[in-house]
Amino acid sequence: MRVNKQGERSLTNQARRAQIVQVTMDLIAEQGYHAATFQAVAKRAGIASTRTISYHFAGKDDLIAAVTTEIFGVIGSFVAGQATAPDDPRDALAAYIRAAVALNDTHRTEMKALTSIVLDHRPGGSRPYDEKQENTAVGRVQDILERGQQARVFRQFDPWVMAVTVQRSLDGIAFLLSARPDLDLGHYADELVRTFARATIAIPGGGS
Amino acid sequence: MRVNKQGERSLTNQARRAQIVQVTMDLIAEQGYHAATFQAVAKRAGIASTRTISYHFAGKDDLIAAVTTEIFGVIGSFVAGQATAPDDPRDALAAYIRAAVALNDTHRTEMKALTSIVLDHRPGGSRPYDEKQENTAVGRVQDILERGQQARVFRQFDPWVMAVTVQRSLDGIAFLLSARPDLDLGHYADELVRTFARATIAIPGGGS
Amino acid sequence: MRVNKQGERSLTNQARRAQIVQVTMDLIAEQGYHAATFQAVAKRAGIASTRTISYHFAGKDDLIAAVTTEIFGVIGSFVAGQATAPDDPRDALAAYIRAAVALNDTHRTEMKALTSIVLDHRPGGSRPYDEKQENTAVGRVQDILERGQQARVFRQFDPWVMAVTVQRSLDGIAFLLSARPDLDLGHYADELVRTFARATIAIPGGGS
Amino acid sequence: MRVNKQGERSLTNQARRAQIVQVTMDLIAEQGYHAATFQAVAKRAGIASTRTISYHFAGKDDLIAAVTTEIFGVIGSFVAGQATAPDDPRDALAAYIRAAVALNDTHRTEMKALTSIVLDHRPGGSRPYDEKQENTAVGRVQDILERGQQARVFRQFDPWVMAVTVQRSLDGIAFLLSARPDLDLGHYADELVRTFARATIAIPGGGS
DNA sequence: CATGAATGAGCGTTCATTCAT
DNA sequence: TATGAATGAACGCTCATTCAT
Repeated sequence: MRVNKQGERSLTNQARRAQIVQVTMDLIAEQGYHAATFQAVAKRAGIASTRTISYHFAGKDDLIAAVTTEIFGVIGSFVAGQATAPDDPRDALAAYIRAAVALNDTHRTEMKALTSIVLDHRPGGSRPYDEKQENTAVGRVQDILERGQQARVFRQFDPWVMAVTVQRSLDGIAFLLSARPDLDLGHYADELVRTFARATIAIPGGGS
Repeated sequence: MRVNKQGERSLTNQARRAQIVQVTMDLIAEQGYHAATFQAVAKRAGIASTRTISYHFAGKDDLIAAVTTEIFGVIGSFVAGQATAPDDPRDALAAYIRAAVALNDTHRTEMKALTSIVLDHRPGGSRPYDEKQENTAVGRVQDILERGQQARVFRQFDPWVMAVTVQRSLDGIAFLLSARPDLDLGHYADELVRTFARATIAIPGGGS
Repeated sequence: MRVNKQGERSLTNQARRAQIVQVTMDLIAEQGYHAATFQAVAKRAGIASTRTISYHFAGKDDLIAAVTTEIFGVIGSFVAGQATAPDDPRDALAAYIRAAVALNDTHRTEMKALTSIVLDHRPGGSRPYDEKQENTAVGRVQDILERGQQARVFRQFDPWVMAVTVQRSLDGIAFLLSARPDLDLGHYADELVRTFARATIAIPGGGS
Repeated sequence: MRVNKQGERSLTNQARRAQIVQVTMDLIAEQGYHAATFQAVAKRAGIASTRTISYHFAGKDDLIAAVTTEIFGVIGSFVAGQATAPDDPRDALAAYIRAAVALNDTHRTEMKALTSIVLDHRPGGSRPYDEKQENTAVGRVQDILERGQQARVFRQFDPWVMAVTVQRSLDGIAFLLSARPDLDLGHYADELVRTFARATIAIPGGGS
């Protein structure tokens, strides 16, 4: 049982759940999704039996879902803490890139774990890829880009292709940080901002 | 035993090996590395026992190594078939991008499988990531970029960051194709070429 | 998981472990080390899955280690129950021989299993032979023999060779009992005691 | 097929058989019976397929039987080369011991392999122990001992127990040599000869 | 609320052996 | 004569999961 008769969770229950989620996330971030077995989680959490995990979560899918929910919550809080997106699409794109880089910097464990989950987790054994969050992020970038095109400050590229390219340059940072933890992310963000500013900007003199 | 005293393999042996390698590759491309179990491979290859796989390959690592060798061979053949890289760094960059996109187009299974293997295969249980080939590809792009900067046809960006960004925009195509097999890759390549041309080009009037 | 947070085992757990250890020991004693597979143990113990054995023991090495620990415990209890070793080396040697024979008589399964384990078990795949316990037993005999030589009640033989000979005459009894369960061990002990008394005794008139 | 229409083996066939037998023997002597798998034998013999072994031998039992036959042949030759057993039982016992030690010295591989086979090989899966050769050797010693008792030069011990003790002191040498290859076997033989001379000799003054 | 105990299914691997040249 | 190819069975081991307190 996971909930009491009021349909709520007790404080102890919540704490245990949170601990298990955190341990699972750490494990995935450090060693990859495949390493997050019930045994490994139980051991690292100081839990005697894997049954305790089964008690708090309906199954592995449920546990991973809890981890992703936690991560999205963290990301949401981060986004909420950001300044409002600037009106100018050029500034908005730059801000988006800088925010994404900062997110990868301050929440390395979460972003690394998320990447690993998205790549390897097959909920229910069926879907090979959780495109939803990917598409959400890409969609947000695409919105900015299309606004910029409408405002004629961006040139006439394919907004979806550009959005995918931008997003992908950001998704890889978690991976990059695993190999190079000392990577200068301020510099990295600067470079990306300039790169995509150049790539998107409308040519003063006209042209394609 | 896999080889005779001359160190050669018989035609039958080669054929079986090739079949097993191909089936394994298909399985990985379609369902991911984790799905490529000996049982699944044997079943799909119409082989009665997993022992037959063990007969032809020393172990799972050896099988996966054979798959990657096959893939790299295909890639090598493709590269060899390409026109010589143009001297002009701008043309060289464009040619590299178009070639990479074309490679992903004509060898979808190989590229998808390779991506999955790189992400999930842990040879000998140790290394979490085979960075070598990644770095090789990035290095090749970086070379082009640095040549362009020396020739003053490219602006003064960080060549490694730009190379990583370019490479990552290409690595993702295999994934993209899984979700959208009808993706217009000619258009996609055009967009990427233009995007990175703009991103890298030196400004006539000067400035960074 | 095998232990709770206090590092203790529950009664049920202890009982199961003990049962598995006992069944394993019986199997080894009756059919040899090679017959003690997880499947055979599970079947004989009335256990449905070999997984139950893996649950209680970290692996085969751990199971065999538990068996040997159990056997050494039994031997230890037996030794502890013996009268103190006599001061006279001649009596001490006789007592040692009689005790060893008695041990083989009353703990046939344990001694047979131990012999089989020592001969065939390769912990961790490395060492072909655990000489430690062998050397311990030989050393104990050698101590008695050297005391007897210093006291001039034993002649000047090579103590190590004699100790090995004595010990080996005792080690073989477990084997002998497999073929001849009705062997008169009282008589056997008498014969060995007399044999090694004659072999070791100093000659009254002197000589080598 | 192992024989031609005349029921004979060709020279090539004999050579292959002999080679396989020798390699198997070496493997058993060095790493134990369990290491003598068809694969290991084929590899060490430079044979491509384990099928070649199956071709020459009806099965594993047959191969091991061939190895033991070879070993017994070597032992037989050695025994045949020995001087005729002395008439005096005391000299005969000493000669037997010295011969056995010498056999272990000059034919270490054979004796080590034989020991390993006797301990671990279960022909047909049934008999746990090939007692025949053991009993043969013990019987030979027992004959000497009984002759000595009839001639009143040996005291009235139990001839079978003494014979077992003697034989066991000799059987262990192959093992001892594995751990201590530099063991002084001349000294070892001297010690054993003296030990059992003392152990068996009739007391001049009478008494049992 | 937490767990102890047990489990079926699957993993890669190795075994001696058989079929077909 | 020798082998290449394939195989069923069993091995120890790990997986997530279920039953019963």
